[in-house]
Amino acid sequence: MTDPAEKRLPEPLRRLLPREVQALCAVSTYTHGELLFKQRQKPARMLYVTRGEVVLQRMGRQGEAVVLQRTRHGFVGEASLDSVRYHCDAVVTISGEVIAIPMQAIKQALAADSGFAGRWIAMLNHEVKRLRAQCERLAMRGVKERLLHLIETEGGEGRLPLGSGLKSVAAELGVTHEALYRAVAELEKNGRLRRRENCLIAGEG
Amino acid sequence: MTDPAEKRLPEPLRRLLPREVQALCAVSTYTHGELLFKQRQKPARMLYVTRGEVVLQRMGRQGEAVVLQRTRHGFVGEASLDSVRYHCDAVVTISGEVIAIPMQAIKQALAADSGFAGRWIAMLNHEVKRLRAQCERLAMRGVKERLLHLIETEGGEGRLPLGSGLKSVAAELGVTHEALYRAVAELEKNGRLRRRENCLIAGEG
DNA sequence: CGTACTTTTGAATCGCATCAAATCTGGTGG
DNA sequence: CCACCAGATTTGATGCGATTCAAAAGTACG
Repeated sequence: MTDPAEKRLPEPLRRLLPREVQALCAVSTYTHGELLFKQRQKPARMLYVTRGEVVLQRMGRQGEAVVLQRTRHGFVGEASLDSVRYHCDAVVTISGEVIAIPMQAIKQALAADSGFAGRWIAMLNHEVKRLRAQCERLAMRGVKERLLHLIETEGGEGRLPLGSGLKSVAAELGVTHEALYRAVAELEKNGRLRRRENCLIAGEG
Repeated sequence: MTDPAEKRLPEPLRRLLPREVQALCAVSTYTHGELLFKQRQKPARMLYVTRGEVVLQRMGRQGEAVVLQRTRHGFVGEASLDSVRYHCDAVVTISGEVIAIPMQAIKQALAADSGFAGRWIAMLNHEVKRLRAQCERLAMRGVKERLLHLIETEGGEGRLPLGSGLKSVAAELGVTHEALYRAVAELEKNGRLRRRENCLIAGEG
């Protein structure tokens, strides 16, 4: 299950992490439904998704899952670096591969390697902007508007890969899956959206 | 209007910034309605609010202002450190005082001072968590729920200072001010909320 | 083949947006 | 001090869009 291999690291991680930290990375596979960490646990490892999908979520008081982050490629819970406890759950929504990096090693490297610290800051800046975009999206009135905004901001070239279906997208948009299905149908009818190869594609035509 | 005084810096800034950067801070006052920066401008200074209120916002395509951040004490647009352009506007909603720090000085200090870099990362981590909380809030169904969540997460001891009135809070919650006024009225009637000294106070009557 | 899940459609209901208008408030100038 | 104005606050009526509940059809997988 766990495979200590620094040669198999994805390009972004190799550019981000110092060599000595890369050597400590452990690759693991996870299956749909697994919990990578739970709320209130003490963070010991930093996680990076390379395949599949991981969702960061918190349970509302009525038991509804609120999706805070949906990651198909990148860090999960990177803000927990200096946290005593996680403030949300990390659930595998599509089976895949996750790289674990010892938290302590990252902390030490950040203190010793200013170049690494700068790259880490750039990554956090990017995440802050992404979250601001999500806030902007959630403040929008209609489901159609939110969906198009999501495709614009998160999709490459107006293409948003799906994978686990529209349901997880609905949660990310803060709407019921019924409402999202209806919105997609209507946008397709108007020609403002297409579905192809498990992707949502925005644009006329 | 501008006053180069490092002795007058607030405690959090003195703890965060290295001395040589503190010396470059410039204190300015701004009045209601002023724009501290505009979308697409090149970031030259990092801004820190000490009095009053500044709102980070972006205009939707229908011209509605979407509030991304409401700051009464702290950095504004701290994620623009490595940005070529701002991705939103900063508007003064309550007249007050803002400290400006040359962006270049911060970048240099981050590269040279690993302790500073660590403190900066901690600040960004905090902002990421705050934004995740805001996303969680915006995903909630009802206005009442959202308001109580805001007071829980952002208010100290269940107290949320108002200042410029409920209208800016309404924008932050992503609802119309009418809906917010009604929600406040109903929560007060149920004893789940009180208004006192320009504050919203949660809790049983 | 059956089970679990996603997708899809339908109908009823509810909450919020919207439009409208009245009241209150603080600040300005006469 | 008072008249006046701009903005905030508050209440009301109406309509739309999303939620909710329900159920059927499609799909993946063992």
